[in-house]
Amino acid sequence: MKEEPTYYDLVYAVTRQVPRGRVTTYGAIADYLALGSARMVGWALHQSFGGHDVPAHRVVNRKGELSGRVHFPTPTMMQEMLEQEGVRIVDNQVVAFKDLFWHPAALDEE
DNA sequence: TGTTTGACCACGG
DNA sequence: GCCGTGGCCAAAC
Repeated sequence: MKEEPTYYDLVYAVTRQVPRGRVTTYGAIADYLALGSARMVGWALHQSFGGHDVPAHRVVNRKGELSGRVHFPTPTMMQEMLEQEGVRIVDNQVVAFKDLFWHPAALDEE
């Protein structure tokens, strides 16, 4: 088995670095990794369920909406997990998303 | 092997 | 501020 390091791994790594109670967007990851397309991030997270311990529930679209909730084992699991971390979800959207928004580049800042 | 879709985003009107 | 279109790369059909 030879799994070549692709942007997938990068997305997984960044997603794992997302602080608890904080959320990020596909575009932020894509921009930080310079993938060229935020779509790849979505695909990567979709594949992330292949045995990767990646908190994909912390990744939302730029609207702060839980767009990928339907891809979870249960459509409510994503919201439950976020609320479990202290993130309030209203109408499938992250409350104070702008305030809870975390950028991968913040790692360099810290 | 070519076409279509996909957990999206940025830009223009 | 909302709607339509383009772009991006990869996987599914």
